[in-house]
Amino acid sequence: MLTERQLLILQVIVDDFITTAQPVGSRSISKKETITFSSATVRNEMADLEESGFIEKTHSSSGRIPSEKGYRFYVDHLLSPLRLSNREISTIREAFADKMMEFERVVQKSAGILSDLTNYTSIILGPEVFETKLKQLQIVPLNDQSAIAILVTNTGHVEHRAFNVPVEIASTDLEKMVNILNSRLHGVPLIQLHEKLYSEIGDLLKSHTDQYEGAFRYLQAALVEEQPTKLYIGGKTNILMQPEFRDLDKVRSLYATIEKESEMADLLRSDDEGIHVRIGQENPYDAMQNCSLITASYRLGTDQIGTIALLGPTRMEYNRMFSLMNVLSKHMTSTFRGWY
Amino acid sequence: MLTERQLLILQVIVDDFITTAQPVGSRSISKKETITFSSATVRNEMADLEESGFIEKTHSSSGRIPSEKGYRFYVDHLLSPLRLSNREISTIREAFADKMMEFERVVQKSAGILSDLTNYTSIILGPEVFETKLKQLQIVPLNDQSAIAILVTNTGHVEHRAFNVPVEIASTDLEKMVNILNSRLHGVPLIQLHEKLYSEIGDLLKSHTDQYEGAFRYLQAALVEEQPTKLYIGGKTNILMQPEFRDLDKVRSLYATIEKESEMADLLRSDDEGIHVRIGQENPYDAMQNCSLITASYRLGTDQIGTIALLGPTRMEYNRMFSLMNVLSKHMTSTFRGWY
DNA sequence: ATTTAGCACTCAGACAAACCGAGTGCTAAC
DNA sequence: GTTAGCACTCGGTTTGTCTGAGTGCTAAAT
Repeated sequence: MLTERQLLILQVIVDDFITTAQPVGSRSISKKETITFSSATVRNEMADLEESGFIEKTHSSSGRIPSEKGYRFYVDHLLSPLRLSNREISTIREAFADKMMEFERVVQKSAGILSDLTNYTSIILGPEVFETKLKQLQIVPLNDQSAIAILVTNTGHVEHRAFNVPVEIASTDLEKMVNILNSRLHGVPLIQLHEKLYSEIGDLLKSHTDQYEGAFRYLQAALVEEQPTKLYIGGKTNILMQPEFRDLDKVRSLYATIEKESEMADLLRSDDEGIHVRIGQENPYDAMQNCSLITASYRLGTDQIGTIALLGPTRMEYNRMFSLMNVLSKHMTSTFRGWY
Repeated sequence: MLTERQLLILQVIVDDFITTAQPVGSRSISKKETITFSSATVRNEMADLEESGFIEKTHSSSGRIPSEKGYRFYVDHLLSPLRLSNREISTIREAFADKMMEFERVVQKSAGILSDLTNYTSIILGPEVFETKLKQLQIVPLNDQSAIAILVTNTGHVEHRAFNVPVEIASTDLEKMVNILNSRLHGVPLIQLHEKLYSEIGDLLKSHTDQYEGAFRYLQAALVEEQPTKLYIGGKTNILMQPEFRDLDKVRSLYATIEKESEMADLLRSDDEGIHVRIGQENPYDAMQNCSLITASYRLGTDQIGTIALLGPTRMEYNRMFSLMNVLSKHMTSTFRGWY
């Protein structure tokens, strides 16, 4: 439905606007060396492109900018794969060179790289905890009133929580209790911990010694910590560099939106595998109307999938971002492979 | 050297400017009910105040704004103690109501409260680790290639680090090693851990079994983690709400400054006990020329002192901030008391 | 039947002049 | 010593003009 020439023009407009952030006029298009026809012809074609909704004017005599439909078409059909620059490649390679062993560290670093390399804001969603299982539970008494419960999962995640110990409980009792718990809870998925504690173990412990009950209640409070999937945000202030966010009010409302952790998590989570883009209105939140969100998934182990995302203005360097996120998610996945 | 009347006028100017952010004119001053004399008199006095450097004009026919010297004088001599509002008091009280047992949690929450209540940016420096001692070291093997070293301090701080385990080391050996380490390192201040590991323990372990050496090296890498004093920043985006930061360039350079963790840490650390203010030029960094930094200390245990700070424009609500930080630092200190 | 040159038209942005009003300093009267 | 009055200053806003980059349309050229 679009002619060869219109495709070409659309491509030029989007490419140009992405780099300059200025409306693109017919004259500047006709001067490109890929364009062999005059500005008048371009104008005619642009009128058609506008009629079909791929581009629009900012005012009656302005050049054209891509509409959201235009961006969508560009992303779906006109994207030219881009080789990453040496700088980009080496930055990533170096970052992953030293053997990182902790999930958090890898994710933090990845978020940092991504935002530094792109000048956009990176958001990384930790993998779902579905399959995370308890590896070991430990209790370290601090003094006679308090102790720390430490919980290690099979993915190497460490969670800890201080709690009060009622004075009447001897530390040897506590130790016994931990031993029992460990034998019973080893391998239990974290999300079932709560329920397991209530049902089986509660009874079990009670039958062992009545005396444990008090301690158990305390311990329970320490263990049953809701553990929301973590969101890592990098380069939040990069938003300020984008000319489309000259308006402080927009910045503020965007910040307000991305700071709602649980909602952002839902937003990212809903995506399935591969790289996806949500352009402007395709995003559910008002504050993100002028934004695009590129998401890509990475895997930790076999089942767990997390998401890395990049938030920027709709006028984003889509092709570079695609390559970058592709490479990064692969690096992350391969770093995680063989850990779990 | 300043007359009673000049003090009064200065006070009015600062108070007014702090709330409105607009230069204050003689007419609006003379209309205040505390002012019994005419605007012409005010003008005369203001000319004197300007000559002595306490106030200044933004242009030849503008009202006056406080100079830094003016702010300094105001803070030192004119500050009227302010009762906190019920809302503020209850917010703080509620936050500290549920018994928090972990240092991080308390600090995070405090930073949140502070920035929410003030609309400025809060910066909290964790206490120095001078006296933090190793309570217990534990190792949790994840699989046959890796394990997690967990380090618990007497303050309840938990540090963990995954590391590779050479295949040739049996987990029982590892266990033995940990036992030895625990008996030797218990109570050792964290900052000496490095040195201790090198000197005594290295030899000790080696003499025990040569085989340990490899594992020891790996473990060492895991344990000797530089542990920079942590900086917690809250309400970073509040800066955007201040009219003096309409200029994005200023915001950017300020962000760049406060994001340099180690330098900010030094800046906060240098302060001794009590509440202090650094106004404008008194701050070492260019980007903070228009800012004031209020710092207050809190104590964790007896020796450890940390700092809570509030960063805002020089036009800050000093009296409210003073009260707020005072209350908060007391809450923090008393929460920590009896923990360690 | 396309393509292009030419031309009238539009509009944002830059610039200047005019105006307004909130403020000042100064002087003279109280 | 205080105050009323007045001339003056200057930032901010409004208004008007101009310019240049852009458009759409028409008619000529290919």
